[in-house]
Amino acid sequence: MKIERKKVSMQVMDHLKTMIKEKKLQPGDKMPSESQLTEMFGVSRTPVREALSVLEASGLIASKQGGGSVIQAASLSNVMEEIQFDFVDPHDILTLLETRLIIETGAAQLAAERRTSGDLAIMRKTFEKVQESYIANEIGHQEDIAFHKAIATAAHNPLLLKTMENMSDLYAKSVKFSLVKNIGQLGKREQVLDEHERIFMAIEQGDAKQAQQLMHLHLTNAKQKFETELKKISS
Amino acid sequence: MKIERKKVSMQVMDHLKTMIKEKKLQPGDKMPSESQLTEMFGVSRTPVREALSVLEASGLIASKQGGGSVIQAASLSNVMEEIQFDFVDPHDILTLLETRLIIETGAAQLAAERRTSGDLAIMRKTFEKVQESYIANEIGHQEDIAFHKAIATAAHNPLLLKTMENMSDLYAKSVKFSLVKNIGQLGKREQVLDEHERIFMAIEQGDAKQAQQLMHLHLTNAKQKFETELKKISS
DNA sequence: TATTGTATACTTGTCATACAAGTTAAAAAT
DNA sequence: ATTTTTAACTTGTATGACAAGTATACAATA
Repeated sequence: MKIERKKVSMQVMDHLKTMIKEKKLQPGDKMPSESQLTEMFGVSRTPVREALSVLEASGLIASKQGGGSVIQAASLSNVMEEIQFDFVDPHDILTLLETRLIIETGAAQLAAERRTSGDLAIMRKTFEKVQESYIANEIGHQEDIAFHKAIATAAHNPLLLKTMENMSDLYAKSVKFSLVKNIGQLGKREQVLDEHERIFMAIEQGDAKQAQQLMHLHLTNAKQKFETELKKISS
Repeated sequence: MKIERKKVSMQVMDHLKTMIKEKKLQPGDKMPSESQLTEMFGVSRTPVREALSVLEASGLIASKQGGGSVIQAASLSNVMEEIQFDFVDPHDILTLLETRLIIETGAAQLAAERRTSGDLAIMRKTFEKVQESYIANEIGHQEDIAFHKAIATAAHNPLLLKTMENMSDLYAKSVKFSLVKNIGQLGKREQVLDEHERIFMAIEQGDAKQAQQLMHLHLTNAKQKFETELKKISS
């Protein structure tokens, strides 16, 4: 067992975190100035600044030059940071698709129950974009994601939306870097288009159960397409 | 429209991020030393260190005093950063529970299909802990979460597990700081215990559909309990 | 009086230097 | 060949200085 000295900057960070947690510092309040912090912790300005940098990058405080630092209200969808990178081996993509399946199936269900007319308008628009990219014979990855995102938005659950965005974002990047670059063009694209349309209609009609089933089918198909393609390569 | 100068430290951070993304720096490699970075970016050491601090806090690099900084392998379940805080107003807890419901129903389904004998052993152990805390008339929040986590583990989908951990962790913290502190003791606790047992049995028998339904019921009940409690308070 | 400049103190952002603490690797001693 | 020592390097912290931006009280003006 090796004991390693904790960095002072990290200790300061922990202190500040707990101070915020214990509501000694509330959202909207101004943080003590850096010089005040150096005095109250008895450390130099360097680790204090590094601690503040991390807190700022986490979105917990906002520092303005000359102004000071203020505690930010951390909304639920705000505390989930974005997934940042894309080292993914092809095998992990299956895991990703599986997770997307679960999340988006739930999202479709909620969307059918809660969609507003505005939601439907956006969904319709994104769906048409997918159609256009199909006609133009383009890959249309971006458009596809936009459609799925519109559905998640219509679910009116910010946490779910954020999670879904992380997943599909990571998925898009993974596919881009993966061996299976042409997955977007696999299978009959008319079928994909048809699946989209039926999902849209189910949500429009408020049929939660069917929306859920159709989304499930849609992503199951995508997953299977990817699996067969993966086998081809590895053989 | 307000134009604001970008901090040098942030620019450095972006550069380093893209360098890693473009695979110029791969996991396991050593980062350039701080003095090298100051030279190559033409800035002082202060912003360089602040950028590195953020990257380290994000888990992307690990710095050891005297040793240097190495790029960390970002595994799929690792790129999802932990949710760090718990300023959540009671209303958001419903959102949280809803998201948990979606994710954990999926997890229960997969767990029924994939659980190993080892998974079952752990699940049984955590279930017994919940029982014990019930007998001892304790709240048993931690035990409850451990049981749910065991299920998510049995799903053998690291990404889903990580997401679920984030959610239930945030949930536990939220409840702790919320107005509704006694939610753990709401309703008939025998019922909760019974639900747990039935979920466990379904997974043990490999009945995916039933496991899914039971988990759905279980979390729906939890959500409803919370909703009624919320009404009591606000009235 | 109300508004506009202005001076001033304060705060964050960056730079430079110095040293302590820890690691690494080559050189030296055994 | 193995161990010890030394030297060079790297990160962590301290200190002082200045630039850049902000906030506020105060004076000048309409």
